[in-house]
Formats: sequence, structure tokens, C-alpha cells
Amino acid sequence: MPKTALAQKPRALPIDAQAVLAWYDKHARTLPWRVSPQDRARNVRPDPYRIWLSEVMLQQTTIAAVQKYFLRFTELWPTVGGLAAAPLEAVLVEWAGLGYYARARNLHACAKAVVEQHGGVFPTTAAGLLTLPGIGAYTSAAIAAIADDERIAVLDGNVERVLARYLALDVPVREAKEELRGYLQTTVPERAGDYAQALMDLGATICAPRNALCMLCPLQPGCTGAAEGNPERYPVKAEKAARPTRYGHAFVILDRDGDVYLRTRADKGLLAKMTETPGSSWESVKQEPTYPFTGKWQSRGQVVHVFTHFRLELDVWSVVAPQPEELTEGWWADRRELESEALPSLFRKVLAAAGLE
DNA sequence: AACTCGGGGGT
DNA sequence: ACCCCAGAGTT
Repeated sequence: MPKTALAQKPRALPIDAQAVLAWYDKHARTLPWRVSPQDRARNVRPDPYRIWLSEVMLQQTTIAAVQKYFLRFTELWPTVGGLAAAPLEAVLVEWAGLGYYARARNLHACAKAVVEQHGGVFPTTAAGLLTLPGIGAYTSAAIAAIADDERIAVLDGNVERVLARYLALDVPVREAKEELRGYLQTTVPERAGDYAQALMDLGATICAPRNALCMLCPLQPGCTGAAEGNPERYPVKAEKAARPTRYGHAFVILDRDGDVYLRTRADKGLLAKMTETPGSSWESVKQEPTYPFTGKWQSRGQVVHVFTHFRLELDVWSVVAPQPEELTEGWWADRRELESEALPSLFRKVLAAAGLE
């Protein structure tokens, strides 16, 4: 069945790409990394560096969350050469809080690859881009389409939803993704970059997850999901795994000047290479705290943080101590300059619970 | 094909 | 609470 999820459907009308483009010409969102359809018509071309940077930041991340990071990165590093020349640690500091930190490590590796292997110029084809770190099927297509109008299907979560409704796809998208991509490929017009951005805007503002505004949609005339009367039924979703809870302890160690002891996490795994406060391992059952050293440990309450596949509850403890000899692998950070540390949101919550930040 | 990997904003 | 977001890399 997965092989023929589309072929078995009653045939929807072909996608009217020109109607989508006409809608986009009127309703395109204004975004810091975007060249408007009007400017594109006047041959203004986007900077591939800025398109790449925005696309990586936007992987599984909302526009609202990305904007200030994008502005900060382009201010600090206006070109791929500047980003490649920066130390990875500086990139992680600026990425802190945005999540999925492998993106930041791959971003930096990609910048270096573009400089060292491509003379500082991004490849223009999706196939070329696909070979670079952190650039997969979606991002390679998006950059090639937006920056160079390569006629290639750009399939993200928004577009998957639009197509699932248009075709009344009755299997989870995961089981028909390549079919959807192939179908979308047959619809891509000459203005491939505008078309990609148009379908994403359409999915974000009209064909929204919970509230499809079909009366405003340029694809309504041929849409099977709308014709059925309940487009929000699509895309049908697969079973989602339960989210277990893990428990642990976090230790906020201050010296007499109010500096706080921080250290770097492991090279691999969750929050790899980011900065943390010391703490216990995170287990599925609560354990009594094992303090790093003897002292007057004070309870600072609890922090709850939700990751993709588990929920975490940390008991926060603080102590004021002269710099103990047990602490050697980390460093003492000025509590007024924590913004210059690569602290993920979890550990900012921990520090806030202890009265810092 | 399934799993790992963050965080926040909307409903 | 739950959803899901301009997904990629690993196993």
C-alpha cells in the first residue's frame, strides 16, 4: 500500500502553480532573509549564505524563534568566510537557546567546507549542496530553489500538510514521502524559488495545522481534502511514543565573589559540547543527591524541562564555597557575564532557580 | 525504518 | 495538555 498511496486515490486536479504564485505575489510574508517576489521579478537575487543560514536555523524551529538569532549571526558574521574563521565555541555561544546543537556544529563544519573546498562560494545545485554537513534533502532543495531557481521540489512540514490535504492522503506522510516529493516535482514552475516559498507560506498561514482557511486558498478549487469537508483530518499521523520522565540533581557552585562553576558537556549525545552546571546522571527513578563535595548545600527548588523524547525534573542545589580542589575540569564564570557562555535553556533555568541571571 | 536530537509558541 | 515547527544524522 505505501508504494501506491497516491495512485489509489481518486485523482485530484493538477496543482495550479500559477494560482499559487499569484497568491504569493499578494500575500508573501516579509522575512529578514527573504527577497520579495517583486524584487525577485526585478532580478534581485538572494545571498546564498543568508538563505543557507536561515534554512539551517529553521530546521524544526519556528520563524519567531529564529529571527533574533539570524540577525545576530549575520551581524557578527556577514559572510561564510567570517563564520568559517570563527572558533566553534563562539558559534555555540551564539546558538545557545536555539536547540538541536548538532546544527551549530554542522553549520560551522559546512562553512569551513565551503571555504576550503569551494573557494568560499556555495554550490548552486541541490546535488552539490547535499554533500555538505547539515544539509539534507529538504535544505539542499530549498537553497537551490530559492537562491538559484533550480526547478526542484521543496518538501517541508508545511508543504507535506498542503499536499496531504490536497490529495486526501490517507497514510502517514512518513510512508509516502518520496511519492509526495515526486508528485510535487511535476508541479514546479519556472519561478521555483517563489513557488517553494509560496507553498510554505500557504501552509503556515492558510493551510494551518488546526485551522484551514480554505476560502482564502488558491488551491481550494482542486483540493480533495477541502471537498471532503474536513481538511484538518489530514495529514493522518502515526502513533506517537509516550514521553517518559527522568530525574536528577543540578549543583550550582558559587565562590565568595559570586562566580559560578561551569564545565563543558561530552563531545557526543544530548547537548553535546555545550556548557553546563555540574550534576548527577538523569535516571528514570529519583535518587538522593550525591554532592560533589561536603558543604552547606541549600535546596533551590526544582526545574522541569521537556526534551523531544523525555521530560526532565532536576532538583537544584547551591552552595557557596571557596574554590574546592575537586573542581578541575571546568572554569569559574562571572555571574554578570553568563550571556557569553554556551548555556542551553535547561541550564539557564537551573541558574535562574539558584537566583542567578 | 526507527531513533536521537531542543525549545518555544500556538491552541 | 498537546501540537508541531522551512529536518539531519545515526543506527
